[in-house]
Amino acid sequence: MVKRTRFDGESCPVARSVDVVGDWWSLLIVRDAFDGSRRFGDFQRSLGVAKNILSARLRSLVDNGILETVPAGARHEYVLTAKGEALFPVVVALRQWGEAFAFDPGEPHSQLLDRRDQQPLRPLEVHAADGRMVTAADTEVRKVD
Amino acid sequence: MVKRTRFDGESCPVARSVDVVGDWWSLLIVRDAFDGSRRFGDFQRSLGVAKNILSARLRSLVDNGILETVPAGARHEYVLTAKGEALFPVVVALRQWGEAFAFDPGEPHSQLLDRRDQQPLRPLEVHAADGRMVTAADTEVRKVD
DNA sequence: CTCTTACGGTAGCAACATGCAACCAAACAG
DNA sequence: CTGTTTGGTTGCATGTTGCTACCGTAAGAG
Repeated sequence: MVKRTRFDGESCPVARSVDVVGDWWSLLIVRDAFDGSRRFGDFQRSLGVAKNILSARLRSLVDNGILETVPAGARHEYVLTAKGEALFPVVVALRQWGEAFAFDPGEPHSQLLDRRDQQPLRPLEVHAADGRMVTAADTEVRKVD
Repeated sequence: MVKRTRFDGESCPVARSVDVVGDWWSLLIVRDAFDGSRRFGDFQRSLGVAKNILSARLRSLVDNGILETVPAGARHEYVLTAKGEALFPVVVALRQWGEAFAFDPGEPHSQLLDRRDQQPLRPLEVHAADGRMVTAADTEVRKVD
């Protein structure tokens, strides 16, 4: 048996998160959900993903409590749970990193705007408990036994 | 030809980011790099990943400018570039989400601490350009043609 | 100088995951 | 009743992952 390595027993929260949303499609599905997609067809058109893959990913996201199905007329829709909504900073972080490093200068890309003033968001900052801004070098991991 | 779908031509920065670091191992390698791993063996012991996989992932991260190899004695080491360091908010976001949603209450997990006061970091917040805190519902994506 | 060990990989499979296309049932549309 | 859209499932070919074995180099042990 050579199944994909799972990280759901790891003590590192990053590993557990990656275990759930670390595949190619899940975070893009969540992104589309933030952007208003609710129906199977919405996701499929937006992503261009094969239907069996989408089906499996939606099921996995529902199983993991990130999406839930709600009845909508005769069909049902997929909507973010609180757990799914909480992925917003993850998606924003990926978006801002992509904007900064994955496009050539001047290359057009979609933007995430504040509805109120139609301006891009402020870049994410990591702060210590006392409010100081910190970089990776200012932090350390305390491992747990 | 049924290769893995690539997102490197997408106009969405999230998709481009996922294209680079959206597999199971890459972000964990980056996490370990933040945590001080530099040698092939460091990563291998920490992750328990097969050597061929690690080799391929390190090569991919180097190709994508996230890690670079620097000579160190007879061998070389892998260190984060500026582009790699910029993934810090992504890793922090995943970590905080994992802490909040991927552990049972009371279940122990590793923690990321500020070196200065040994306290956990403040949860990430998404802010608009004017400093207002925003949620997903306060934002919208402007697509580009 | 020779033997052993650790390091940093590569090579060869077997099993699993992905992607395409075909198919199918339930709702609508007419 | 018939055609079309929606929301999937199933089969199959290929790609990717993971395990294990192997290999070349360098550093110590004797």
